[in-house]
Amino acid sequence: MAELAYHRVYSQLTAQIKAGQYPDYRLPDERSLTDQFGVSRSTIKRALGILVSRGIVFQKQGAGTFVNPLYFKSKPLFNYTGDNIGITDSLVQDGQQQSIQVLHFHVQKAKDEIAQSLFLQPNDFVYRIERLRLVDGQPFMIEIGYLPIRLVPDLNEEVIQDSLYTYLEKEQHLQVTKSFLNISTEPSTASDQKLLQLKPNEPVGVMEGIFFTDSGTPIEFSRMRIHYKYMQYNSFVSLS
Amino acid sequence: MAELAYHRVYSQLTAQIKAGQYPDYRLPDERSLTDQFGVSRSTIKRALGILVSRGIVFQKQGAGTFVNPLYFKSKPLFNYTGDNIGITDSLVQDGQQQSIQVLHFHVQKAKDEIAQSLFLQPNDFVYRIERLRLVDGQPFMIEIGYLPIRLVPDLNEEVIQDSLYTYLEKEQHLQVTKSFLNISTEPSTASDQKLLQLKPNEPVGVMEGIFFTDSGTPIEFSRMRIHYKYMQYNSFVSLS
DNA sequence: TTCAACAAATGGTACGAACCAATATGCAAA
DNA sequence: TTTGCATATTGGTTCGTACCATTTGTTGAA
Repeated sequence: MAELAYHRVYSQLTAQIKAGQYPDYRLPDERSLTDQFGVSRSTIKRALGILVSRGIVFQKQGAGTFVNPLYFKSKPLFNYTGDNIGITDSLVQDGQQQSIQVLHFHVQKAKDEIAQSLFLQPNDFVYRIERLRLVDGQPFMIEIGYLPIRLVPDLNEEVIQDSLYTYLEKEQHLQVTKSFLNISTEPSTASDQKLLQLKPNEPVGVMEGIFFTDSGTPIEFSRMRIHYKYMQYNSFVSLS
Repeated sequence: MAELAYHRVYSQLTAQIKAGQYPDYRLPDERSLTDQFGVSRSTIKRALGILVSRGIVFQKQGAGTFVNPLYFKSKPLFNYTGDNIGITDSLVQDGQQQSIQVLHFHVQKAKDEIAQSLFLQPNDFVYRIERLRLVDGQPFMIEIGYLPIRLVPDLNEEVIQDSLYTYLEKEQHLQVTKSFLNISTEPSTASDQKLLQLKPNEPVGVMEGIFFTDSGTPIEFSRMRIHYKYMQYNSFVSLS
């Protein structure tokens, strides 16, 4: 499958920027890029639009297109370069050893909030998966996930020892590419303190998320309680 | 100034969706919308692209364009509908009474992290503004902001009693439309507990942000400590 | 009745043209 | 030297065309 034109331009520009090809933080104008890449200006605009939306560059009418110098200085916690959107990828640094302890695993009827979030009928069944996640042997997150049994009929205790999304992608050919997240914080409960090795005054970060496949089907509702030292979320917001 | 075509389409579609005009969660196909709105398909695609990027609808090749039913159910804490990006706008609900107490206000040399974040030379001066923000009389956030003195030469104690960004927009014609945010959580300090009326085991949410004007100039570095009950952040993430 | 092949519907990609709007530049006048 | 204006530069908007890719519906043969 030939790579799409706008994606090729986007990739190459990103690579050029990372390689420091624009030390003056200024990109060539769009019409020159049209010549350089041999595509239309519309395609250039599309590629630049992605760079803008990710906060890598910004544009100013009449002036030009400029690299956001902070982007590559800040830690790349929010660099979604992979295919999937698993939370751990953004919380955990490269090279650290992740592991998973399954705390509970069973099937139940979806209760109200879960059913609503996952678009289920009141009597549909879901897996309830409670796991403790560790990095380099240190527990950092309690994760309770709910998945419709209909969408993933053959889950078992062995599968959920590893990354769920890797399994979904590899075995079920489901790509998880969208999510709603709600982030908040709470004092830790006794159970949190025990599992995450927290002192009584130390809090947890709480993330609730609904995750969707490519096609817009909600596939997981997840509630995560995160050791506060590991709770980090970066985001770039741009209006207009 | 006449409204732009793609924006008109976006607004009207959003309004229609909110009004429940598509009970089957399905929008007309793009070519029909072209006729309905009297604009080209490119313009329709642009408007729909915004709806997609905000998670309001999703599209599927060969099938159609569908409303995301979860979008309007979730609490709109983070719905940037105004011109500016001030934090209070997104944390505080409509109709609640906001007020501000100025705790400290002075000018100092920018220290390392601040200087780097705001793109300053080591000897440049910044305002340091420490404020306590309340909603309906209840303190909910301690905010320490740093602004380059060069960009806003005439700040004074009176101005910072009110919203800084409103002032910047009205008086300085600076629009703040972009930000990098980093969100985390910590146990509350003694000072937090006193100012925010927290119990010792209750935590604070921590938001650090760099805010940019339209033109990409960093204008504020802000460190916010938020009462945990007010700490709520919603986000929609979509890959690809 | 079932299923496979075909057709229609629908979003995706790409091109190119024309013109507008904001900013930067250079030159001439003060 | 400084200021102000004309011009060039550069991104923004909109239109329209052509064709591709995926999904869904239809139809006819087995």
